[in-house]
Amino acid sequence: MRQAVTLRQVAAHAGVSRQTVSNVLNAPHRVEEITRVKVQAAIEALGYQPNRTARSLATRQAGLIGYCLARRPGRSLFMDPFLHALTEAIEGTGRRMLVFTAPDGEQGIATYADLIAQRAVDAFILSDTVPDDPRHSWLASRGVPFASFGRTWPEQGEQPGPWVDVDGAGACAELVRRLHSAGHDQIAFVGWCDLLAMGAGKDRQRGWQDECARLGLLEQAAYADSDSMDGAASAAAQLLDGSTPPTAIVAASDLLAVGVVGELRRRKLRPGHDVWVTGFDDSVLASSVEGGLTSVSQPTAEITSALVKRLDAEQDPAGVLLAGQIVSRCSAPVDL
Amino acid sequence: MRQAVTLRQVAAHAGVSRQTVSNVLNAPHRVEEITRVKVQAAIEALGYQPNRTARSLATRQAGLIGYCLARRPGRSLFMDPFLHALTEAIEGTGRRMLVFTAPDGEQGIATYADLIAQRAVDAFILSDTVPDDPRHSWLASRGVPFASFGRTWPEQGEQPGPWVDVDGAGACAELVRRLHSAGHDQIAFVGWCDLLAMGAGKDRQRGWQDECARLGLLEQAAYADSDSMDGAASAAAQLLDGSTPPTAIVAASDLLAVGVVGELRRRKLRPGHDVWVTGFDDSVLASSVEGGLTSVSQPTAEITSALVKRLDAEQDPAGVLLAGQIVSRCSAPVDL
DNA sequence: CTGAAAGCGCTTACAG
DNA sequence: CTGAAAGCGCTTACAG
Repeated sequence: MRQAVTLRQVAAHAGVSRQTVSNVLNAPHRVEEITRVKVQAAIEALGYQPNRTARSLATRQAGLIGYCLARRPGRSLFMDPFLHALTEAIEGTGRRMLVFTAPDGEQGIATYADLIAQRAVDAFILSDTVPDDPRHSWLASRGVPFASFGRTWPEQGEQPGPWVDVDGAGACAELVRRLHSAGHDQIAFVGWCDLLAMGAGKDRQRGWQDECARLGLLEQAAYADSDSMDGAASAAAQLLDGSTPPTAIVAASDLLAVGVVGELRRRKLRPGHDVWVTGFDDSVLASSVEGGLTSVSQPTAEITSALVKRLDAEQDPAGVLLAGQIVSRCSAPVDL
Repeated sequence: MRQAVTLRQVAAHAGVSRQTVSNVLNAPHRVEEITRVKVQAAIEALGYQPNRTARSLATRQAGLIGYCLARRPGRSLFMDPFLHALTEAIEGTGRRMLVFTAPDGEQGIATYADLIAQRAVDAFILSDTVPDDPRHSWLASRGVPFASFGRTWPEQGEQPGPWVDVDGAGACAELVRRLHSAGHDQIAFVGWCDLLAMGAGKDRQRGWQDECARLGLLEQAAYADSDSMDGAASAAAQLLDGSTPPTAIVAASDLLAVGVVGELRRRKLRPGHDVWVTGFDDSVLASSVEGGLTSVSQPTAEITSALVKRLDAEQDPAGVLLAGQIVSRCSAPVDL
């Protein structure tokens, strides 16, 4: 690896002092046009790029944002595009992403603490939140900047720190409204029964449930025993074998919806005709199933830009709820 | 964010010089037992952690490994767990992961160049390789340390730099052997026809093809027009409607395999009975479909540890091909 | 507008 | 074994 060009060499090449080069870089307004041009020429001639480490030490800013990679097999369909978009958004502000792993729950706090103590990152982006997530209160209490994708659903009081989330309840309520407008009055829900059920899963279910109640519809739900197509197929079977089989099924995720679709096909029921099905996340699965799966698209670009904005300055309000967008495909042609 | 504890404060607290504290941290053997204990006590009392930035500047090591996040909707099923495992492996060596985005192909090189010029990372892990990947030769020619997950399939000569890959050809050949042993003699292949087909996709197909040839079996293949269940379903339909319908189908990915399974169900053909189906990656989809999908598991832990090993020291051989492990489930009960 | 000085918080030879 | 010195490559007030 060749020796890097330093500021000192640029200064020598341009015939100015090092500070002047630094000024050209960081405060160009305070340096005369002619010398600025001269220095710029030297910078380009030598291909100079400031050493980030040295700059970080001087400015006391790591220039790095920390993000913890969660273990989440099923969720990766959405979280992977999210990470990509988040990284681009952070890069747009001249910083970079440091990703790390940590144990779940309280024990994971130690990793966040280390990163801060070592001054390895300036702030965190949090995701994969759980109810009363311990990270939020810990970080907030130490004054560590962060922004959360996802709520912590506090029992009482305000959620600590800024957050951005997608209104899962609102999106599911909207699905129910559209399905109802299309003539359905047996609209069931297929959700998770494990941990996933707690935060976002519960939220999505609540939207479905409240809207069913408002419209006076029967509220039938069944649960996959894990985040799997197989579990969802069983849940769907249970609903379809009941005394009031649904004509539409709102699933809490695309993976679950694909399982539901499989069960329908097995019974020679046509998705989008005999029984309508919707998913959530608009992942690769949604566009991948035959005819396509109607799903709720999370506005990735809006989410990440709102997160980055909240990292850099206090925003009002501290929390923002974005609308999911219904992408209508053949499994449930619910166009307005 | 509270003021961090510095080495200077630890030294004062322990009543020694700063260099001695540094020695306790970096060369404990050259400091007397008694002072070491004293310093350790001070470190713990103050909760001291060395500032990574300052250390990096002094040692001229960023302590960060760069990894480019590719855009790869369908592949994320495997790449997400891979990134998690890779991050853990890197952390095991006391360094951390910096992830970044870059344009595809030649244009992306500039991003790698910047990261090196800025001394933001010490080395790179490459993945999502393409034939004659420009990154490998560029990095190798500048002496930038890197390790590649995936081959570049050079037309001629050796692949630049160290690499680790999974033997897709070998795994698919093994699948064919096992299917043949189980009585199948119409074993078709469903692959991609786009970019994915070039590297790993082609490799997997070659394994299937060579083994079919060796066993004197018919070689029928069909291709999904994108990495989708839907495309795979069409490909499977084409095969099943042919004059010599296959009794087993080897798919190049789990997503494709799920599409094949869907097409079978639609025709009332039972996967694992009427037609056997195998996938690749052992992703969440494989365990998620009803009865489970027989798939090839990539040895994530071995891959990442081999990569990290090659980052730190030249290994012999520079490239290593790991075996994929066949995970047998109901879609193709090919147990030995 | 420009440059000499001090400092960011460490590590690394090198004296003592 | 321990400590004074120099240095990593920048930035940031502050003189001139």
